Amino acid sequence: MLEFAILGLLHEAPMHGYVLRKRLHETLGMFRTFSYGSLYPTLRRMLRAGWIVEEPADPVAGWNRRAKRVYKLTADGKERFAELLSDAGPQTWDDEGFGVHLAFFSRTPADVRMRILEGRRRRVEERREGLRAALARAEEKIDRYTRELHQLGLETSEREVRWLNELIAHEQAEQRGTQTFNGGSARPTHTEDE
Amino acid sequence: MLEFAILGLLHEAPMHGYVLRKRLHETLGMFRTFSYGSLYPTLRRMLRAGWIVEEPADPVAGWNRRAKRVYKLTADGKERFAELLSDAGPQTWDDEGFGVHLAFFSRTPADVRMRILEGRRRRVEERREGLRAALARAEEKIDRYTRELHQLGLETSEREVRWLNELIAHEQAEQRGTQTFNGGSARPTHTEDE
DNA sequence: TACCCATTATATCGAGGTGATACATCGGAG
DNA sequence: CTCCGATGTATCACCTCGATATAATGGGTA
Repeated sequence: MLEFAILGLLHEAPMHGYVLRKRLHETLGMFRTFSYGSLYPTLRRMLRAGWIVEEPADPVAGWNRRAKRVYKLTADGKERFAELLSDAGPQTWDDEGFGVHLAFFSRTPADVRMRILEGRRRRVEERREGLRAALARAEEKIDRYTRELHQLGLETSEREVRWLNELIAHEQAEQRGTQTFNGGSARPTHTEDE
Repeated sequence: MLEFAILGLLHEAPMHGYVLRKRLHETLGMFRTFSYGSLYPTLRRMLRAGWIVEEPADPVAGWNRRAKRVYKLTADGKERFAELLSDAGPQTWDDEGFGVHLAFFSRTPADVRMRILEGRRRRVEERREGLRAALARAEEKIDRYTRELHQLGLETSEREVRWLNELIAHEQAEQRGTQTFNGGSARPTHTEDE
């Protein structure tokens, strides 16, 4: 997830790790923050993988151990980002992954967006049903506080499902729109309810 | 947090790690689950600390490496649990800690309950203000999807604050009730709005 | 009886995250 | 000129996850 966010941010411009972390915090701040303890190790992993390169901020001074560095996307890194953008796998359903991916949603392909939203909806519906069941099953056996928390969780899930439904409807409308314009050739409106 | 939950559950009865994990899942299932990869290491940590002891499930067979074990609370473990129950520190404000602590709320002292609820409220209010600010500040610079997510987050925070207010009011009413009965001696109703 | 398989049960590994802390440089306010 | 807050890189101990390995047990069925 961190890798994904870094690739996305470096797409804008090369940056110091420090700046990266600040931008990370601005972009995802409300759902997620990452510490330096994960940032720097991740950057080194990405260097090894070849998604990014580092350059000394001061070319004259060169490479001391704590020299300031600027990180820069490589062609492979861009490819990797595109790959991750098109991933609608299970990680993108959960709170963590969904939040981060959504931050780059306007860059992800429409069909992938749709699959992510539907996956997320399934996830939240499961949670909602779990909470409903827990509340129905127990009713008085469970702790008053736990019941209240379950109740809150249930309402939160219900709200999110409604929110997702609206987003999904909007996406569908948009897709129909663009399809009308470009003629809606080979596969008309197939992947509606998968 | 896992340690806390384990202590709480072992309070009921001695258990196998496996059973512990199932009970954990039942009790906290909707907010949190723990994997074996953290359960067994945590149990060993707790053994070393002396909060629990292990006994062979089959006393005749004794100790092979993979012998079945039953974990049992010690006096120190009970003390430790009481200590954790009375902790209203910052960890108990965040999603994770708050959810877990709430599962044992009926066993936590009334004043600690209050401090936890108030701390949590502060936390959620901060988040709410952060989201409000982000929405106001940007309004059109940010991604449509991010804005929607912020909107959802904002409403969720608002709901939770209201939920907390109700719980807190209920606690206060209850405290006034019991105080009336036992005479409300030395410090009347001091810690109302800290 | 013999066999199969789901459940019960313990254990470890690599990968990745956190919070705290250390170290270093730089620019501006006093 | 000196102190301090912001910029910047780095590491540590500890914790957690998901996947996987290993094995005993008990019940149903061939």
